[in-house]
Amino acid sequence: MKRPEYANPKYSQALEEQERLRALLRLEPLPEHPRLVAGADCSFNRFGTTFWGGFVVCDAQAGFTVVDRAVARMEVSFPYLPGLLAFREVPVLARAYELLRTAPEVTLVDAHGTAHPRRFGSAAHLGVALGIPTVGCAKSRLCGTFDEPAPARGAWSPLMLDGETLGAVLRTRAGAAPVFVSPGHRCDLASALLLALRCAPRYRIPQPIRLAHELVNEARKEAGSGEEG
DNA sequence: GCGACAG
DNA sequence: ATCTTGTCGC
Repeated sequence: MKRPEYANPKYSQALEEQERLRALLRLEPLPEHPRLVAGADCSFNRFGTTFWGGFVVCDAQAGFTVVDRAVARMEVSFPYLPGLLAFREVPVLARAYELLRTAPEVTLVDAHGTAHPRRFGSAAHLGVALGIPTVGCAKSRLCGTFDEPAPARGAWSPLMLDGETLGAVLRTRAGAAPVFVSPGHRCDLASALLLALRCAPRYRIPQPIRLAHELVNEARKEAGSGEEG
């Protein structure tokens, strides 16, 4: 999967575009104490034909109170292919981002950043496409190997692939499964870990992502109740 | 050849 | 991602 071959030229072209965008990726420390932190996520209808992308900007220094939010809807135009998730989700997320009135300082994305076979997961892709700092925080592994982190909150272990540290497996909550954290754009691993942990004081999933998740699910449900099926 | 495989 | 109720455990 590191360099998959596709019969469909659409997918080979996606690989090329991924490579071009990856050249623009910048790994550097995040601003020290971001206040405006956003979460980004998507939700699909039951047929997998339409989906919603949303951003929620919240105040990380005031209990994650919501400052701004935006949702966009789109018809699905790319299938789910492991390693090419960005081509499915970035377009609708970019449209939602344009609708925001408040620019977040950093965005947590429900996907991987550099923890990707070609070091350019959806969170990194979104960051480069929009020119904004992003952090990848996924619920499960795409690639790489790791040791189970210690049971205490805050414990983490590196996610390794080909002798490289792609990200970290972080315990955000004692007794719960760890999350997979990796840098997106204009971010490094230390910054990503610190932000993800700070944004998840109580639940496994960082609060900004939880808020984005509920936003897009609500958008889908109110649209779904008005459609046949 | 056989699994694995973000959302 | 989505289809779905109750249920077990800290």
